[in-house]
Amino acid sequence: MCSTRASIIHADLDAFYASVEQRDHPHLRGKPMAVGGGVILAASYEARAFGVRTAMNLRTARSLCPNIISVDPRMDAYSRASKEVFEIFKDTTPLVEPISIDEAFLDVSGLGRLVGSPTEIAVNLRARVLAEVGLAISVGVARTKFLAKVASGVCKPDGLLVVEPDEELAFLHPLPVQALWGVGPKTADKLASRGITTVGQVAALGDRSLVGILGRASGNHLHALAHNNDPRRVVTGKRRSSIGSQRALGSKQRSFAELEAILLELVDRVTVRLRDGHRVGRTITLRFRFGDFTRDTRSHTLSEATCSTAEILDAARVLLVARRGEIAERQLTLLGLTIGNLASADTVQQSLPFETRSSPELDEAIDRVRGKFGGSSIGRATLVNHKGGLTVPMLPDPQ
DNA sequence: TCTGGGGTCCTAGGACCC
DNA sequence: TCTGGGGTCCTAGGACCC
Repeated sequence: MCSTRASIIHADLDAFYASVEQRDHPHLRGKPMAVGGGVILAASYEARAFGVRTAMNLRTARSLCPNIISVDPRMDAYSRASKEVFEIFKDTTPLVEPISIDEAFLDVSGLGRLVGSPTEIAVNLRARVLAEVGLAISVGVARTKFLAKVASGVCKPDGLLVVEPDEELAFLHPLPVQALWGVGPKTADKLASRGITTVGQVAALGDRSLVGILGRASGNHLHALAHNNDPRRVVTGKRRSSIGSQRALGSKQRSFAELEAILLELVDRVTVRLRDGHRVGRTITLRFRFGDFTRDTRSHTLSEATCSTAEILDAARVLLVARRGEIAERQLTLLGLTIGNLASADTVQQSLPFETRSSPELDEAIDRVRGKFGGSSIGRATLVNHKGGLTVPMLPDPQ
């Protein structure tokens, strides 16, 4: 199932936003600097040396590093740089799995000898990104995705690390538990309270005790990773399963009318992105954060997927109004909106009650969908029997 | 470390169905 | 009529990642 040699590459741009700024503005090079206004989105390595970190607010950063220079983010520049780097990835191998704006897995196992060994490919990749885009990129090469990612993290910044199959556990086991994908502060604490601080100790622990400590999914997952057991392949063509937007409100008291206006902005931002991506969604989730930093969510699932601003706004407003009193009492500091349960708008799923098997009602339902999604592009409906109802995928006309 | 904005996956209980 | 087993969907919340 898995390749027997190290042929999965994890490529990760170093301090991405900050590096783009240093590339474009020579006076920032070699200096401690950060991207972000109130809160830091990315810090240069020079700033990190002072302890400055992502998500830290600027005031704290200044107390650690008085000379830090902050610049406003330029998202357009970052997505342009990202596109250029991903072009080089795709030129290297068709098997590219994006993880975020600055990170991807590449499977180079199928490339012939003419192109070179995985190590040679990785060396070449780093050289091209630097020469053509002007950015440093760290690359890990290993037999599994997990280990390739660990390797790129270990060799950062501007590094290359190949972990050969016979060195895997010797490399992995001395690392701290946080090196395991899925171990954050909470899980690390749970393990530390039992004296477990290294990957090797996790590996020695055994499946059952780990499941006992962390639950089934987490326990099995970490047990597998600690033995470098990671069968996941590099997958291309993945699509997002939710789209969201949020707004920090600061400490200002907002009227309910103001909140409704902010909600409309969020709905508008999200539905534009849905329509641009030809996606529709069914589950609307509102996210709240309060003055005491507690947070929670309220969600509602519609019977039909939609990308309509009006429909999503209606549903979201119901969720907001339901908490009106509470919001007034407790200081609301963040409002977020996420649309989940996404489907492609090109194959619209319309759920119908059981009684509508008869064709007039079905035709009517199809007309409704047709009207909602711009009609003429939808040509064909197929019935699928479904528990509790019928699902009608609407397929676009072949031509 | 007193907190941005964008995501993913998992769990658990309740409703409902067969 | 009662009870058990098995499954899916929805909702809310937790943890984690970049």
